[in-house]
Order: sequence, then C-alpha cells, then structure tokens
Amino acid sequence: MREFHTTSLADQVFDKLENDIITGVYPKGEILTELKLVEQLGVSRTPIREALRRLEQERLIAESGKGSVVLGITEEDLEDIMNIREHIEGLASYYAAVNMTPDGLKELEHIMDLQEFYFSKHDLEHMRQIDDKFHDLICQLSKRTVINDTLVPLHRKTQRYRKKSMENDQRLVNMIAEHRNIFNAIAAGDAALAESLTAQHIRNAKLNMLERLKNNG
Amino acid sequence: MREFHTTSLADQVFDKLENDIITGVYPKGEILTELKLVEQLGVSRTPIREALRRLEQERLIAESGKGSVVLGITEEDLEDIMNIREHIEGLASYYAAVNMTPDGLKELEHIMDLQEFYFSKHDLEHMRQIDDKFHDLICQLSKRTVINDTLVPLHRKTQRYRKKSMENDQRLVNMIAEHRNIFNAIAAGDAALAESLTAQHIRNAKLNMLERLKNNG
DNA sequence: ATGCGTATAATTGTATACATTAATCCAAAA
DNA sequence: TTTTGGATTAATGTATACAATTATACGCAT
Repeated sequence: MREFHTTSLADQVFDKLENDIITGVYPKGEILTELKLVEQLGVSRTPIREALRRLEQERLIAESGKGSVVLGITEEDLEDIMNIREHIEGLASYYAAVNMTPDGLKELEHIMDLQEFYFSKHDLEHMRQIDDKFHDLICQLSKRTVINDTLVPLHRKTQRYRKKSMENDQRLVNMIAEHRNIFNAIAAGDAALAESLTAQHIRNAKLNMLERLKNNG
Repeated sequence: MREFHTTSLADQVFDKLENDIITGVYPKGEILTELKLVEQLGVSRTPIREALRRLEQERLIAESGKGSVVLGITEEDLEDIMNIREHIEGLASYYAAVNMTPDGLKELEHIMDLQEFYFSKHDLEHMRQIDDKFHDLICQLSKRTVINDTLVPLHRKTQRYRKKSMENDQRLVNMIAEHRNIFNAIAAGDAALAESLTAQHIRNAKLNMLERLKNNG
C-alpha cells in the first residue's frame, strides 16, 4: 500500500517562508511577527512558530525583541561560505562518484539538460534554481550525511546573491561547462577528478561573486 | 537597567536533552516520546516539541514513526566530521587571532588553566568538556558567524566519542601541548601560525580517534 | 500457522486560551 | 527640552484541548 504522507503545515510554512526570504519577497531587515503570519497564511501560531525556529537555526532570521528580523549576509559571510565550500564541496563530488547509482546519474543528467534549456531561454531565475539543485543533488547523492548537512545550509544562504553573479554571460557559459565536466567525471566514476574539478569550480564561482560584490558596492 | 533574560523552558529542555544525549544518558537507539518527556521534565509539550525539533535539526535525533530515536554516528560520519574540521577549523583560529580582544584572550587562557587542572586530577569527563569549550570558544572569538555555525554542530556530534579518545594518556599530553601552542600563536597575533597549528592539531586528533575506533571495533 | 482487516490505543499535529514578558506612548516633573 | 514612570499595547512563552494520524493488537478467515 502506498503511503500518503501529506506534508505538515509546519513544513509548508517553512518552505514558503524560506523561499520568500531567498527570493527577496521578505527583504533583509523585514520584521516577521507570528500574528501577522497567522493572518497572512491562515494557519495557527503553532506551525508558524516551528517554521520560524527552523529559519532561525539556519540563520535566515533572528529574534529582535519585536518579532523576527530577516537577516542579510555580509561580504565576510559570503567570503567564508565560499571558502568553506571550496574546501568541502570537492568531498561531496568525490563520494558522489564513489556511491553513484544509475538512478542518481539519471537525475543528475536531467539537471544538466535543464540547465542548458534555461540558458537558451535566458531564464536567470530558473538558472539560479538549477545551479543550486545541481550542487544540492551532488551532496545528496554522496550519501554522506555530515557533508550534506554542512553544505546545504550554505547553499541556501548564497541563493539570494546568486542571481547577481549570473548577469555575467561569460561566467554562465563557463559554469555550464564546468558542471558538465564534473558530471562527466562522476559518471565515469573518477572520484579524484570530480573532486579537483569541483574545488576549482567553486574557486571560480567565488572569484566571480566577490568581484561582482565589489563592483556593485 | 540590567536585563534579566531568564532562559525559556524550551532552551532549558534543549540544553538538558542535548547534554543527556551527549553524555549517554539517552544512548543511541533510545526512543523519546513527547508524553514521556512531559512526565519526566514536568513541562508541557510545547517547549518539549521545540527542543526536539532543534535536536532533530542537529541530527542528534530523528523521527521514527513512533517517537524520536536517538541517533549515533557512524565511522563514516566521524571520518567526515574530522575531515571537514581539518579543513575549516584552521580558519577559525586564523580569524580568532585577527579579531582577538583582551577579554577574549583572558577567557581562552582560563580554559588553558582549567585543562591542566583537570588533567592533574585525571578528570576525563571535565577534560572532554574543556576540550570542547576550547574549540567552541575559538570559533566564537573568530567573530565569523558562518564558520562558527558550521563547526559548532560538528563539535557537538563528536563529544560522545571524545572520552574514548582520551583514555590514551600520551594523546592527552600532546593535546594539551598543542592547545597551548595554538593559544600562544593566537595571543601573539600570528594568524597564519595559529591556522596551521590548528589544522595539524585536528589531523592528530583525527588519527587518534580513527585508530581507537578501529581497535575498539 | 499465516495473512488480512478492523478496532483500539498511543502519538503526533494543530488550534487556542491564558500567562508572561517586552515595547510604546504619553503625561508629568526636572 | 529631556527624562522618567507607569499605563497600555503588542508580542512571545506556555499549557492544554481537540483532531488526525499512525502503530499495535486481536480476531477471523484461509
């Protein structure tokens, strides 16, 4: 018998709020109070509180005396995030190559195709989502819980700033090529190559992001 | 006017449960149900639920159909934790050296003294706590939120296995010496040295832990 | 014996009332 | 004008009742 597993209200509220923060519906500095969210979302405080606490733990919001304030990330944060990813994300690709399954490979290939599709449409919003999905999926397919749990929150935090770094058309072309190379290494089961290509890929992304950040002030 | 800020029941419950899991009061596999905890702790389900959700996010427990099950960590987890720490913990020491304050230095020095005091008493339980405190404090004093948030959960997860690695007396002596060297580098403001000493320290700890784990089966 | 289905019990999910705490505002005094 | 005190308001913290779900036990048919 198939199990239904309706997602709980708390999960739905969390997903919605996380997405709204990432996409800028609630910009940095916005104050979220439980009561306002009760009105807006039409559910009771209980699931809302649970969602807020999870967002708090991910450092997307923080208590501020009066309600929860939506946090931004500083240049220092971004620097640290990319430095950590530069050191760790290669491990994810390494184990993804080691533990890959046919199903996982198919999933990953689908991402590769979508990324080229959205690029041909110049759809930056979906490009951002797909880029994130690519890196999240590799973490997941690595089958290494600790690595996944360490990296995924960092991916979440950079999402808001990813779109800006995608306005550079040349970087987009390079990104797609780098993803493709990483995919090929994983598909070939060459863990060491996947690892070093990934580290280099993050390094490139970091340089591009920080440069953009400096130029935009 | 001084602010009081009594910690909430939810915080207290979280701290207690986290500590009980870390110290083995609730061993791996133990099932925690909200109702049992209500009886044991004498508070309502609301703060208990909040605490459980936070423990879940730290991967110390997981939902299991019937209640929440206390998770252990596998050898793979331990390997990943120490590999990640090996790559990142140096950054924490680096920034701790850069951003150090007199007060912070005093705090850190106090830890150094306590560690030698407890060693002279052969008090392994406190040694474990102090070791953890040392690394947590450096993360905190680095003033780099992302680095702190990335490392602290990893420290929590290894606590349970730290005591075992402290049964090696020679390792304890080395550990104290390594901590002292890291402290001196930070106090001297030599960020690069603090970073490399820390990386080496974690490498040593990793080797010792994995070896112990193999020997004990 | 074994598998199936239903009744029952146990557990979590949600809403809400009440308690407590913290922020705000305004009036009065320095 | 600034500050201070307290009343008021608004927010979160906590407990609890009720709903929905899931596990379990048991009887029945095969």
